[in-house]
Parts: sequence; C-alpha cells; structure tokens
Amino acid sequence: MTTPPTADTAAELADALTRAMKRIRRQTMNRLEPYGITPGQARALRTLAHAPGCEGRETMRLSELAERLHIAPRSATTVVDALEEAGLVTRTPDPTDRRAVRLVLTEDGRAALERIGQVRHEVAQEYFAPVSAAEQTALLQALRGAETEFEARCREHRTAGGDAAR
Amino acid sequence: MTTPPTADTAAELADALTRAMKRIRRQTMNRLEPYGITPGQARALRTLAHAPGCEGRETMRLSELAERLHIAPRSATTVVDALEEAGLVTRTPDPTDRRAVRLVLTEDGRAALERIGQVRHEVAQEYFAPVSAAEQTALLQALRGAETEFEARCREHRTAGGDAAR
DNA sequence: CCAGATGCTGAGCTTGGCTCAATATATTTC
DNA sequence: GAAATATATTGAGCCAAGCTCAGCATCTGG
Repeated sequence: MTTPPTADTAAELADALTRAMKRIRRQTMNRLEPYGITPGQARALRTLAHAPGCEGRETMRLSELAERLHIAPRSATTVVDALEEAGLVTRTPDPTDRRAVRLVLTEDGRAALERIGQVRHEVAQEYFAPVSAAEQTALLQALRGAETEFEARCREHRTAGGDAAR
Repeated sequence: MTTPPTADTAAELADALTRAMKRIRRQTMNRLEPYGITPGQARALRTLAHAPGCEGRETMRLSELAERLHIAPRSATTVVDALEEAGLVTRTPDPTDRRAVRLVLTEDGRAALERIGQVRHEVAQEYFAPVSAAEQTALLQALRGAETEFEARCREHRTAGGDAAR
C-alpha cells in the first residue's frame, strides 16, 4: 500500500516536492513575520544582495531583478514597492538611462538580510535534519540537473515559438 | 563557484525545491488548461478518487477532503464549488448527518481523472528525465523521511500550544 | 431539552504571480 | 534632425490558492 508496484515515482516525487515546499514556505513566513517580510520579499532582497557591484553599493535594475527571480518585470515592481516602503531598498535613477530604476540596498536592508539568512538557514536545516548531508548534496545535484535540462529545453522551444514556462 | 565550501546545502536545497515545484506546477497548469482544470482542482479530484468507498461510488465528506489536502475546510469549499460547476463532482446530502456534504465523482469527473493522470505523469516524467530512477527513488524517500519527521514534530508542538504549520 | 461541538459557507484578506495598455526615454533609420 | 521603433517601468485589473472570522444548520452529551 505504501509503495504499490505501479507507482509513478516521478509524479509522486513532484507531489512530495510540492508538499515540502509549501511547508518550508509556511515555516519561513511565520518566522519572518515579526520582521514584516514575506518570503518573496526576502528572496528579492537576497537576489539584490548578490548584485554584481558588490562593494558597498549593490545595485541592480528592476528588470534585472525580475529576470533573476524568474518573474515578470511588472511583478518585480510590486515586490520592490513593498521593499521600498519598508525602507529596505531605495529606487534611484540610473544616471545612464533615465527610463531605468536602480535598486540600492539600504542599511536596514542589509540588516534584514542577516536575519533572513538566519531564518532561511534555520528552517531548511530543521526540515532536512532527517536527511544526511550526503543525501542532501545528492538531492541538490539531481534537482539542479533537472533544472538545467529544463531551462535548456525552454530555450529551444522559445526559439521555435512555444513560450511554455518561465 | 558552483559549490562554494561554505554553501548552505539545506537552504539551497529548499530553493531548488521551490524552483522545481514552480516549474512543474506551471507546466501542469498549461497542459491542464484546455480541460479547464487547475492543478489544485486536479489534486482534489485525485484525492477524491482515492476515497475509501472505492467501488464505483467514491464518496467523501468535504471536511475529509480538506484534511487530506492539508487545507482549511473553507478552502475546500471553493475547490469543490469549481469542480461542481465543471460537472466533475456532485454534492449530495449525507444520509446520516444533514450538516455534512458528501462529494461524489461524476462520469465526467472520472474521465477527467484519466486526462489528469496522464498530464501529471507526462510532466513529472519530462522534468525528472535527467534523474535516474534510482536517484528518483532515493530522493522520494529522503523527502518522505523529512515529511514524516516534520509532521511528527508538528503534532508534538500542537499539543504544546504552538500551531506552526498545516 | 438545551448548551456546546461540528460541518459547511459567505465575506473579505493575503501572497505571489499574470496580462494588457500607457508613459517616458533611448536608439535606430531614413 | 525627425520619425519610427524598441526598452524600462508602472497603473489597472485579473487569477490561483490559501487564510480567518462570523453565521447558520444540525448533531450530541449532560
């Protein structure tokens, strides 16, 4: 009953992934709530922190953030709205392109990042505690492999017209 | 660069999981769209199909569906609304409890289930194609282990007052 | 028989996405 | 040097999938 012979492992895997994700997200949400940050905002902040201009002046265009988050530019606008309202980033005009917005991490933003990092670490650590480090690594590599393949396939299809998934 | 020494494997794993889930969900949504079914509805339908009264008359209370889907009863109501409107399930009164609603799969519902199963299988199969069957099984078991532990911990905490996550 | 528990749903909120214009600015092309 | 086109962002409004809280109908135990 637990593992019938005809089990569709891949599909079951997808389900398990979904459940794990939901739980981790929920847990993260709870622990981030005191700081007034949602997981989505946290992700954006982290992405912003890994901006190329690393020395004290992390900065990124809104569109670049969107791209790295795999979301539509319009969706990034909303995230940044919240982040800006919370005083974690500022929108500054791009000196070389007056259409563009450059996002800059504030001091508060940098401070938030640390708390976020800790929560993220904690939650993941707790959830995956029953999984050995070796298995975790193996899992991660497997998922990354699937991811890379998927992205490659997407690029192909995009050339051929189909815009299946972001 | 791909695996720095100080990498937080667990956290990265959580991220990878999130991305995988999103992509699979999106893919599933796209392929289910022609049938006018969302992934959430599909899950509900599948859950309903695995009802205990298996012989030709799968039936389940709404609250039971909610429980199995790990969502609030009120949320199940909405899902069932959609499913009923699409003619895939019917709400019938429970003969033994007039408060309760029994959900019954219609013929169309049963037909939809097959299409859903196929899509689900297809998508998962495609996404996890680069992962060997052995690895898939290992992954699944690891995730299930983490899941079980998590649930156990939740039950404990629930006793001690904290209602962390569903 | 009545108080409290249980089962469902209406109203309204949240997160995290989306598209389709509109607007402002760059860039290219004639 | 203008006109056409392309790019960057945003306003308006949508969807999926959840949530809580309140309310109503109905059971059930004392």
